[in-house]
Amino acid sequence: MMQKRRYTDALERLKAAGLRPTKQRLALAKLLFDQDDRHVTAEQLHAEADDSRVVVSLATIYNTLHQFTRSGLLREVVVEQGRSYFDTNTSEHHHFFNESTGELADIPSSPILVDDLPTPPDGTRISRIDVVVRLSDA
Amino acid sequence: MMQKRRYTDALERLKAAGLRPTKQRLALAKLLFDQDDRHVTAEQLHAEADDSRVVVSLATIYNTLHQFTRSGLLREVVVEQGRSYFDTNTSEHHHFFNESTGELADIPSSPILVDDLPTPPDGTRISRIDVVVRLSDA
DNA sequence: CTGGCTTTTTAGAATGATTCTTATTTTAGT
DNA sequence: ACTAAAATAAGAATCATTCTAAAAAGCCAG
Repeated sequence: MMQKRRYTDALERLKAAGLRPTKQRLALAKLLFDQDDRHVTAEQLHAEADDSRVVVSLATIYNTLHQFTRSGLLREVVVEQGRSYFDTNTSEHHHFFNESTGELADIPSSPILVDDLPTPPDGTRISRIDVVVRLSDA
Repeated sequence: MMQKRRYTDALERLKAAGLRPTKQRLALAKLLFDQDDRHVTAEQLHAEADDSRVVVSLATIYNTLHQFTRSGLLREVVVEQGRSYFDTNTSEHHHFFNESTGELADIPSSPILVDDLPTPPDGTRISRIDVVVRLSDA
């Protein structure tokens, strides 16, 4: 029942984004959006797909993550040299990054106030503001 | 004259950091610290070293950048998947990142106020807060 | 200032995440 | 079903970075 509803959700998200609802895109969308506030790497998602008996190549994982990002379904977050995280929460919010575990998490509510925006240089405009609060062992 | 003073600066920085003043570390320190507010990648620094007729292997560039970072002489900034920037300004400040040119720049003064810090989870403490203002073409 | 031990540097191989290429499979519309 | 366009996949390729092992340089005691 819940499954069914979610399946529909995934399907609708794809439609809204103008992406053909292929088997792998639907499967990945379900993995990504059935829980909220997920932060996954390509490899993690690939492993999850394997676990749920969906055959998806790594190439498709990457293609899909980027398409979803372009369509506004995901937000890419870079906090470490080497790997990218994809965040299913696309609303404005900030992150905790645990440097020892590599975990990335949304900051609940937003106690951080970004107050007085600097004026962007010359012919540019602000497209986004990323705030990462880095954590180490106490 | 100026050159001499700077050479001494570089030497002193290394001493203070407890790093042996080898030829390549001195040369790199001069390249890095003779101008302020530099944001270089390993490849860029390598190219600069070549240009100034200093032979330094890429491996040494990486070793040195990391040692300098560990010693607090540099700050590593990750804004794009793939490459790291090293910032010669180690004081608390934020960055502009121009997404189309790949340029990273300090935000002059700090009009951004990070107001109310969130409490870090469980056994962790905040080690740093990174704020990146992403710019795209106007 | 010289040997001998430690730290650095180096060249090149190795790694790891990501991207690309090309052929094959699916999808969507008629 | 039939076909053109889009998506997937397998594996090669790329790119920044890290590792390895061997040669070179720095440093200290004598």
